Parts: sequence; structure tokens; C-alpha cells
Amino acid sequence: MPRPPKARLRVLDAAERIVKARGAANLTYDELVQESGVSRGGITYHFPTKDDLLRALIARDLEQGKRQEARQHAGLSDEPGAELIALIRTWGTPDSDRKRFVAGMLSAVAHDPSLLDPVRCHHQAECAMRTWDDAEIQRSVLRLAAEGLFWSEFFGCSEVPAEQRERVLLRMEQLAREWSRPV
Amino acid sequence: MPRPPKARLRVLDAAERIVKARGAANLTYDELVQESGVSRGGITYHFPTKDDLLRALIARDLEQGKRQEARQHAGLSDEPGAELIALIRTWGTPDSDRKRFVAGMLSAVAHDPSLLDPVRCHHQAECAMRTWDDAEIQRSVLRLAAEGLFWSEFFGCSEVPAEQRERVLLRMEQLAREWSRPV
DNA sequence: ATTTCCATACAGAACGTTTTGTACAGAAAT
DNA sequence: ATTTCTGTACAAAACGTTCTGTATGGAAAT
Repeated sequence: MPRPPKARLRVLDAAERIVKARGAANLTYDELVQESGVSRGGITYHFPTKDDLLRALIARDLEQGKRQEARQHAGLSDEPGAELIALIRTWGTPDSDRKRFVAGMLSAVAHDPSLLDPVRCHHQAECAMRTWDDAEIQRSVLRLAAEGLFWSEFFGCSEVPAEQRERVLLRMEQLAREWSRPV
Repeated sequence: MPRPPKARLRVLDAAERIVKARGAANLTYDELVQESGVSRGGITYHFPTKDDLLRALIARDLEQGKRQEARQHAGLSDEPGAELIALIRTWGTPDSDRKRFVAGMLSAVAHDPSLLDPVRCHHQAECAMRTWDDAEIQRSVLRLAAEGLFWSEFFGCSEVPAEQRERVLLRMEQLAREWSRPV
């Protein structure tokens, strides 16, 4: 039995730090050696190509995203629309680790969209589970708005000025409750 | 008076084509030479650095975006929320040139966010003109949703399956009318 | 009117940097 | 003995920028 590879984890963690701080475009082997403390050879041993490293990064993020989702799901209140409100709050949080990671991976994803294939798979499975009645259609407008808020703020071209941000979020949460009320 | 430079336009047009087709990440001088028919020297004469070229591309897109906006504004119906509905339809159009350009510039913008400074300027001026009453807060939810739809579809991680897309758009337009009705 | 001069507009090659992938010899741990 | 990793070195390519050369059109000088 091979011993558990420590270096692999150190490399992944270092890569994630670099991506969050300076974006995947500036993720080079030299930086990675310095940040992780793992030698060039060690990095290549675990991740033969850079593509492998990026895919491993995304896979890990997807996994821990699913775990967090499950944990969050368990602690949700019974209030109608609680799940949707949690989503809104997630994207509405000004400065989360998750958002920094997504933003950092942007250049890599723009260069090679197939990196997102695993994410797409997980996402579609989730969407297919929903029953698309009129109420769900309405709720998906809020889902889209939450995602739109994230990107609009990321690009700094927000539709919403900073001082109105909170009002918009509150209104979205209120709508989420209204549109999730059982008939 | 300097004579009109032809090459500059050819370079810009070619760059825009490349960005739309394969993204700014694949916008290299070699490709640009081949696509524009202008030599490397000619390109660097008009655009000393690649940064200059990208900024010129964005500036031109912003200008013609403003023109199209003005043209569209003139032809809008008097129906309440007509402007907002036009915005929704713009981002909701499955395959527009404008959207391809924005998407193509993604990698460049991710690498250097300051590229968007002119866009930000124009955008903020527009937002500041709005009166942020409760109705406007609601409408901005729809603005965010329109943008969210675009990015969610671009990444292929859409919150909305293709067969429900139209229903969501219709509901958004309906909400735009409701929330724009004069009291 | 001819010549001189100079800025503009491009062509084309060359250069230097950066980065990735690969190889390999061996140490260290299990 | 096998897996895990270090350390170094190098090939190969990609890419942005710089450099030198050339053509042209018009202003200025004569």
C-alpha cells in the first residue's frame, strides 16, 4: 500500500491560493514550486500536465461545494423558500472564498470550456429534479438574478449601486418567500 | 490632416472576428496577420501593445453599443417597462453578435479588469440617473436575472433547461410590465 | 518647378522572454 | 522493493515586442 501522498494536497492547496489571489492565468510551475514547497518533479509526478491540475482543482471544488450544500441543506429552516434564500445569500455575500475561486478560474475556463464538463453534469442533474410548474419558473428568475448579481459585481459593472445592494437582496428574499408559499 | 488609415480598421475588424469566434485568449499576432492581411509591423504601428488593441476593441464596442441603444430607445413603444423588456430580450436572444463579443473578451477581462474601466464609467452614469424607489428595486432584480441568464448559458451551467427557457423569459417580461405599471 | 526633407504608414524579420512538458538520477520513506 | 518525491536540466514552442527597412505623400525650400 502506497503511503498517502502529502505533496499532492500541498500542491492543490497552493494552487487554490494562487488562483484565488491572482487568477489561473498567473498559475505557473515556478510560482507553484515556491508556494507549495513541493519540487517541480513532485508536482509533475502527481499532475503530469497543467490541464490535469486544473481539472483536479475544479473536481475538488465541486466536491466540497456539494458537501457544503448538503451540510447547509441539513441546517435549513422549514420556512418556504429557505433553500432559495440560502442560494441568494450565497451569491449575495460580498467576499466569499468560493466566489474568489470561481472568479480566479475564469481565465482558465474561458480558454478551455471543457473544464466545466463535470460541473455541467452535476448542475443538469440538479435541474432535472425540479418540477417546472409556474412557481418554479418564477423562482428560477430569482436564481438567475442571484447569479447575475455575482457576475455584475465581479465585473464592476453592477446594475445595482452599492448603497442599494442590500435593498435589492432583501426584496429578492421576500420574493423568494412569496413565490415559495404553498397554495 | 492625416489620411484615413485603412489598416487600422482592418485590424480591428479582424480582431473582433477572432474574438467572437475563438475568444481573446486565442487572439495572437500570427492569427491577426493572417486574418487581417496587415503585417506585424502595421499592426504594431497602430497598436503599440496588445493592451492598446484590446482597449480599442472595447472602446469601439462601447460606442456602437451606445448608438444601438439610442436607436433602440427611439423605436420603443410607450408600453410601461418597454426599455426593460428590450434589455431582457437582448440578453435573452440565443445567439447575438454582441453577446459573442462580450463572451469572447472574457479571458482578457479576467486577466486585466481595468480594461472595463470605460464600460464602468458609462454604466455608473446610467445607474445614477435612475430614481431608486421600490419599483426600481424590483426592476433591477429583472435586470440582474437577464444578465444572469446570459452568463449561466455561456458557461453551459444554466439554471434553466432549454425547454423551459422561453417560459422563464415570458414570465420575466410579464413581471417587467407589472412592475412598471404607473400607480 | 524641381528638389529636399520629413512624417506617416506599413512590411518583415529577429529577438528575448516565459512557460510547458519531459527526462533522469537518486534520496527518502514505507 | 516499491512508491513517493527531490533537484536539475533541457528541448520546444508560443508569444509580445523591438528593430530595420521601404514606400508614399505632401510641405518647405530653392
